[in-house]
Amino acid sequence: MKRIAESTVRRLSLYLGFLEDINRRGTTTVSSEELAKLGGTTSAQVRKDLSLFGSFGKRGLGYSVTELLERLRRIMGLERRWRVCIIGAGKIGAALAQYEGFSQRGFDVVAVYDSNPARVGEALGDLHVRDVAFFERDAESEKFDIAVLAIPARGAQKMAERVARAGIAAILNFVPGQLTAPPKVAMRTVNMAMELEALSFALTNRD
Amino acid sequence: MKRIAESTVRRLSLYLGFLEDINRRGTTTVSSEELAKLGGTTSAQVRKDLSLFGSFGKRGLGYSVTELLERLRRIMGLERRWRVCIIGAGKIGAALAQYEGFSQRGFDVVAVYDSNPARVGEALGDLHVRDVAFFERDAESEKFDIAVLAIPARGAQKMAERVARAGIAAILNFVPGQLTAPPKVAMRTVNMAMELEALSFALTNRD
DNA sequence: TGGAGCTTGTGAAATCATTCACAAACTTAT
DNA sequence: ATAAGTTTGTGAATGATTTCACAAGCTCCA
Repeated sequence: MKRIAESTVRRLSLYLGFLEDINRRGTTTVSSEELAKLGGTTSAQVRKDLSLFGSFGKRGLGYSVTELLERLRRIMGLERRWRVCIIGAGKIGAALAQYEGFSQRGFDVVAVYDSNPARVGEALGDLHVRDVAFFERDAESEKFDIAVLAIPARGAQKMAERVARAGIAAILNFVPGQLTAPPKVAMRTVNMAMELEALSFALTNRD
Repeated sequence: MKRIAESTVRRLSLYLGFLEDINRRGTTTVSSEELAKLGGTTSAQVRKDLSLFGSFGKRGLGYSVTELLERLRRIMGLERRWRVCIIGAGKIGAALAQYEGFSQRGFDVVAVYDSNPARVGEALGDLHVRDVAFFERDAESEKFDIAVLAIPARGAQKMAERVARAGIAAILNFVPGQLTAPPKVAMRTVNMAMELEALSFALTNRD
């Protein structure tokens, strides 16, 4: 299959959210035009995005909501649940550990680690913070799919490499600083400072 | 000045981070090739990005770290400090309110709001959670530049419009669901579920 | 001073992403 | 059964972004 652009994946995820809403409302059919309007894009864009994976619609009618939901879930790999561990139990890590949005979307946070002895043992929702020294041992037995990195920049690269060596192929990166994804590891970065700076730029350079 | 692509702004922010590091190390000069290597891009890209704003380098030598730092700060609007309010004192909002990274980068969190009476009055670092009913009154006197929206999807669109009406022209959006930026408002969205879904996609569709 | 060696700045080319536009295929109503 | 009205799927056109490639300008050293 040909390479799918990041922007496309983003939109697929959006469409999936819309379809879930639409489905809850009981509507059974949806057109590319309706999805486009919800997502602030064009109907041609929606059709192009979907056509990369096959041809799911009916001319003259649109798409079956349940079928498209099913197809998109399969495309996105969301038919199964994913096991997530969080590394770093500071403010951000702790908030993420207790964020219900993850499990609603199919991601189960099954472990939280920290290197600070003062935090180890602390309860976060159902979980207790574990010593990161046990990370490799646990990764072996608990088969984490995704690691969320919520630690300071110092030492983060080393930790990312430990994650990769432990066989985890995906990282969600909240580290405030430069981090290079180890080879073969999919990484998505959320950098709050960068987002704020983009707003600063927009406020400064608007006409 | 011509429109600057979002991807360019992202990279400028990255370069700025690198330059701060480099400057701390005491290095006085840097080449586009070095910046490129740090940022995982090409030297031509770096030069193109910078050339959109002028010509800051010296052929044969590279860029003066302090000068480029100064120029980038000005371009990004980071010579001043920005006043940020956070709306929503749940897990995410509370974590953001206490995140030191913001003030380090020039963004001062000066107020936190919530609509839940149980949370109003609660201390978060130096701040106390205020009732969102007072938001418009405060916005008038406290001149917020940026609003961070960390509330549930339900009611978020209304809140975004209140923000816009209060004269705030930039929103950092953590709302887990669809939100449309009001006219004339710059908005950046951080959607954790979407990032995880992108990882799910990558894990599912890797070769 | 002059030549070797770098590195910038930038048109031109290549690549990548979005939008257009329309035939084909379906639905619905009569 | 037919006609009118929709909506898909997709090549082709357009637009945007990245990469190439190289002249021009600077440093450094002899």
